[in-house]
Amino acid sequence: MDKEKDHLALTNSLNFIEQIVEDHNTNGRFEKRVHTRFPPEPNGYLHIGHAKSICLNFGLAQRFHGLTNLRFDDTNPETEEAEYVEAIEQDVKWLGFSWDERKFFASDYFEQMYAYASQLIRDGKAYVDDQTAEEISATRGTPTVPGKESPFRNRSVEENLALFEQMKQGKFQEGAKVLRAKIDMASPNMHMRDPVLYRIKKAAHHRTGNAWCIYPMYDFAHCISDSIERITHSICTLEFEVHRPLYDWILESLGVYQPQQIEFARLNLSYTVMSKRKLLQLVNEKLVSGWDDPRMPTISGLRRRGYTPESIRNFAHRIGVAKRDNLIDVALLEFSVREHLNQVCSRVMAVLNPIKVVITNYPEGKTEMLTTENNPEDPQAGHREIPFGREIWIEQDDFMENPPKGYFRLSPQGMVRLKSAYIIQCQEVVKDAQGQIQELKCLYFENSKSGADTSGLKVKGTIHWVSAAEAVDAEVRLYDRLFTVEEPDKQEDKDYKEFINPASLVVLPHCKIEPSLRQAKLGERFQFQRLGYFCVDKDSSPQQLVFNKTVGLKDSWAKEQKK
RNA sequence: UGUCCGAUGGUGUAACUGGCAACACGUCUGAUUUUGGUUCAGAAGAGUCUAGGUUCGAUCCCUAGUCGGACAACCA
Repeated sequence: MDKEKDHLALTNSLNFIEQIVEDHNTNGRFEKRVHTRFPPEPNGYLHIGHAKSICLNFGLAQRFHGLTNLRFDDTNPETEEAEYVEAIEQDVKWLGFSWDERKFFASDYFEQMYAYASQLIRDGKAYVDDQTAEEISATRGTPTVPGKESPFRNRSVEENLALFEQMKQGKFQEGAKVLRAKIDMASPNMHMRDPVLYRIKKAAHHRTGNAWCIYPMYDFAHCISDSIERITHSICTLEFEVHRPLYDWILESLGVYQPQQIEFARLNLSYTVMSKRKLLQLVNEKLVSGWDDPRMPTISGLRRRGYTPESIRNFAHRIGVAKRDNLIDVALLEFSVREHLNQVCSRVMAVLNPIKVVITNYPEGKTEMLTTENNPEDPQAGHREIPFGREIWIEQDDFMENPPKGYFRLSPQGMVRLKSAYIIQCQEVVKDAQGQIQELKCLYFENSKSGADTSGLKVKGTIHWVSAAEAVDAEVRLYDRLFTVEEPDKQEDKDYKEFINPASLVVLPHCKIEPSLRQAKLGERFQFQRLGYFCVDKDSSPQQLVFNKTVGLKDSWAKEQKK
C-alpha cells in the first residue's frame, strides 16, 4: 500500500482526464473546483467495469481535493428497483469510497426537469409529437440519410404547453405522445435529430410511486442532474461521445450551469463478459448461482470470491485510463489480489485431494504439537501450534509413483520435508484390488524436526499435510475463468454462452483442513499453504465449512509440466 | 461521398508538451527459500499504423490514407 502511495506521489504524469482538469484549473473554468459523480442506474449489480469508473471519479476528486456525489440515474421505472440501490451503495462503500451526505437520485429533480422542459417549449425548442414509436424511428433517417420532420413539429407554443401538461396529467395512453427537442432532423449526428425528451410510462417508480406518468429520457435527465449538482467533470464511457453535443445543447438552451462531459474507454476483461444485459442473462438463466456467484465479474462476486477492496483499487490504478479500446488480461487482476493477499493472509494447512500417509515408526496414539509461522511476510503475525500424529493426509499431487525428472515431492523411496514437521521417506505404496493407491507407508526421521534438525538430511521438497486424527472436513470450491475464450462475446456468429467453461466450478466436498480453521469466520481469508488463497463462503454452516478459492499461487512446476 | 473517436513491445499505460521510447503485467534466465510462493538479480521483446509535410530534430504538430470502434431504443 505504501509502495502504491509512493508511486502515486512520485508520478508526475497525468492521465488525459487529469490533464483536462489541470487545464481547467489553469484557465479558471470551474474556479479550481473538482466535483464528480458516479451515476449508476439501479437496474443491476455493479461490476469491475463500474469499479474502474468509481475509482476514476472518486480518485480524481481525491487527487484534486474535490467531491464526488453518488447519484442514481433512475429515470426508467420499468427496470429499476430499490434492491439494486441497496446493493450498489454497499458495493461503493465496500470499495472504500464515501459520498458523505451527497446521495442523490435523478428522480429528486423530476419537478425541476418538468419545469425546464416547459421552458424549452416556451422557447420554441421542444414540441409534443403524436407519432408512434415506429413512425419516429422510420422518419429518423439513417447515419447517411437525413430524417424527415414530424408533421406535429410546428405546433404552437400554447398547444405544446397544454399537451405536455395533459401528458403529465395522464390524459394519454403510453406511447401516444412524446416530447421532443426541436433541433435538426438533417443533423449528421443522429442524436440531434429531434431526440425524445419525455415519454409516457404508466409504471410505478421505486421512489416517486405513481406521482408521475411521464419520465425524462437519459439525455435530458443526465445533463440537468449534473448541472443542478454543480458537477464540474461529468465522466462517462465512450459511447456517450456522440451524445455530448446534445448534452451541451440542452444546457445551453436552458441557459444553465454547464459541466464538462469527458469520455473514457470502458474496461474489457479477458475471459469474461461485462455487459449488464449479459450478466443478467447469466443470472436469470441460472448459468451462475446469482449476481454474487464467485465467477461473476460483479463487485459482489469478486467480494464473495475473496478479493479485497485494496486489490481492486490497485488494479484500477494499474490499468490506467485512455480513449482507445482495450482488453485487459485477467492475469493482471489476479496479480493484484495475490499481491495484497500475500501480505495479509495467514498460512494454513489444507489438503484438497487427500491420500493417507501412515508413519510406521511413529508411536501409535501419540500427538505432538508443532509450532509454525502464521505469515513469513509479516513477523507480527506470530506463530501457532498444529497437531502431528502417526497418520496424516497429504496432497495427491505431492506423490508420484513414477516421477518425471525435476519432480521433488514424494515418490517410492523418496524423501520430503513435511512443512514445519519432519522429513519422511516413502517405504511402501498400498493399493486396492483395482490398483488404486490406498495409503503410503512411510518412515520419519525423529531428529529432523523443524527448527531442531540434526539429521543432516538434505531434501528438495517441502509439502503440506494435515494430521488425520484432528483434521476437519471441509468443502472447497475451485473456480476457473467463466469462459474458455478471451472475448466470448466477440466470436463470429456464436453466442457467448457457447463458450462457458464447464470446469469453471469444481466442488471438492471432502477436503482435510487443520483444526484451527474450525474457528474461521465468514469472509475470512487464508493462504492454503502451497495452493492459493481461499476464503470462507456464506454457504458455510457450523457442521460444514465451505471455502472459495480466490486465486492460486503462481505454480512454476505446473508451468514446467506444460512444456 | 455521414458524423464522431482512436492507433506506442504479447497486454495495458507513460514519455515533464518537439530532444532517438519508460513502467507494470506476462514471458524467459539465475540466486535465495522448510510454500516449485515471496524476495532479489538479470534478459528478451516496440523504433511508436502507412505515406508525405513542417522542423536542426517528430510518438508528440499538419495533410492524406489504412485499420479499428461508437452512433439509426419512447434504454442508460
